Amino acid sequence: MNQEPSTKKKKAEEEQEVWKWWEEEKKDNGVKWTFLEHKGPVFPPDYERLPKNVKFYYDGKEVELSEEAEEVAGFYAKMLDHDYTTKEIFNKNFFKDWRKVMTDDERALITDLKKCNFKKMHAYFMDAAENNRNRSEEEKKALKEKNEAIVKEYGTCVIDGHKEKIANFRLEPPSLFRGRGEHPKMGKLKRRLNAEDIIINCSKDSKIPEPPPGHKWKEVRHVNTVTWLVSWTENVQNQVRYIILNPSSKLKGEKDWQKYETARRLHKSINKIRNEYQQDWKSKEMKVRQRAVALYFIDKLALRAGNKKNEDQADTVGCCSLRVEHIELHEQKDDKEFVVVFDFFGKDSIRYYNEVPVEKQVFKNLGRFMENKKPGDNLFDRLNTSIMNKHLNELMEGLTVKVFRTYNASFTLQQQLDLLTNEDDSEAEKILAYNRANRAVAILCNHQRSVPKGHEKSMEKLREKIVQKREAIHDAERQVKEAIREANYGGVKEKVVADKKKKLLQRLKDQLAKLEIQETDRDENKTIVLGSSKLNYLDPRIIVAWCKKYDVPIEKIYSKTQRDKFRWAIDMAGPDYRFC
DNA sequence: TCGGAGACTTGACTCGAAGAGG
DNA sequence: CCTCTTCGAGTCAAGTCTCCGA
Repeated sequence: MNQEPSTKKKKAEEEQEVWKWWEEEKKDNGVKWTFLEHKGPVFPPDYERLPKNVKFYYDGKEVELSEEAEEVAGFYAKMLDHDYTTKEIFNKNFFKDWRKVMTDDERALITDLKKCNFKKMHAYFMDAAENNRNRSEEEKKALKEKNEAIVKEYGTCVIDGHKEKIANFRLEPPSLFRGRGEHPKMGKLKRRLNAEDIIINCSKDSKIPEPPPGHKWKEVRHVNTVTWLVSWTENVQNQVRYIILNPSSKLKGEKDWQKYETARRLHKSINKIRNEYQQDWKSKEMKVRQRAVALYFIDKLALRAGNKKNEDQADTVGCCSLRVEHIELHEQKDDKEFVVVFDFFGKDSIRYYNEVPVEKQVFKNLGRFMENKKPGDNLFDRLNTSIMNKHLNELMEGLTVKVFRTYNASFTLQQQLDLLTNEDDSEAEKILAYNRANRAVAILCNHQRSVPKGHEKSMEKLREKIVQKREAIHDAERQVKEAIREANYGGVKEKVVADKKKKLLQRLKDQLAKLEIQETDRDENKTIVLGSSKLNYLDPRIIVAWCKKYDVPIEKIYSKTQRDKFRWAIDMAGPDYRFC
């Protein structure tokens, strides 16, 4: 019984085909596959009606809702103690969409969200969730097995003769849209999908996936120049969504590898590019100057491109879409000259705040770009991402704005690892060094998270522990002194006691040091996430090489899924690999 | 040149499971 | 062994970038 899970796990690992696609010849003629077969998507479970005793009240009176209205009401009820339901836009959008699915009678009756009482429904859902958490071991096991069966049947596909995992074979269930930041569409109903919404992509000569009984796919096509298996159009933002392959697949791995190779190519021309944009700060053409200053920010600060956005999306910006209101110029700030203060909301409405000393030339240019403009005007009014990328592609084939982010992130990691790693450190210290290097990248890329719930409380606890430890040390020190004094006068027994006390003191001191490291580490990581850069920006071969060179097991850095994703790098890179 | 569609990458958040501490 | 914290994987929203038609 004890052995079972681990042997099972091992078996699963063995079953996974180790196929060294990276040793095959590469070709890129736009064709992504020649054979593709899969089982199609897994639909979310059908809606189950609430028990009769779970009521909805309108204006104090019990109301029996139709099935559709009840389902959508349920989405709202589930979110009752969420911040979203306190937001006006969320409520407005929800109510509007909810009324759309009501029967005429319901629509006539229910005209004011404030008169709706979802409390019973809310309590029911909370209860159900609690019950789910408290499921018995047998129930959990049965559920797990059922799930594994679905994964086994739908979780993989066959592409060009190889079995590959699928990333997201389950369709998104209906829900209320949760846009990030101040999103104008938050609260809108994300519709339930039917087979009639779904486009299947697979080989002509493959076994075509079966739609659910009584249904038909919207379309079945056989396009081998794209990589998706299934697509549909999501109704809130009207965007196409896809079922795609897992990052461990050849298709994804090759793309990832390519990405880092492009970034490495950038290293060869980076000096030339930097010289050129510095020259362009003095260009007579305003467009060229703006481009040069923007590129400087992209290179130095790893800013995102900043595509144009619509009115019906959250107001966030990147480099090219910066507005006058997002920067402040200071001839002098603290003890620094020519400081630009950036303060704006970027991707996912994450705040970007940075005080950056810049070259005088850049500073003066920014002043000119801001002249006679209102706060809401574009800082780079002659520039957009398409102009920028066209220019970059002329400097180097395949160069785009995002390559700079990849390049600077991976470059920073390598440089920091060189700087922070000591040959004769312990494994734990080496891993700490890695984490520090990773953290430097995360800071560069502004990978933030909201402060975890209860962070302050857990910090408080930790500090409490530290205080206690200090007191214990104080106490122990006194005891040691005393014991030594006694030992000087006493015999062997007293000496043994004194030794024991000394050892205890040392242990306490070690524990304190550990706690203090933990304190700074946790506080530094309070708002910083390492995962995003690790997964998307750091050339895995740098890490693999570092592990091999310093004899750190790769498992200490990469989890199982990460090792699957980066198998090409683990296989490819020796201890001497250099990103640049 | 502009806008929108389509394809693909990136990113924070959530929740259950694993792991550490008492 | 139990509880509390940390971690990993999954989820789905939000970016980037290319292409195409008017």
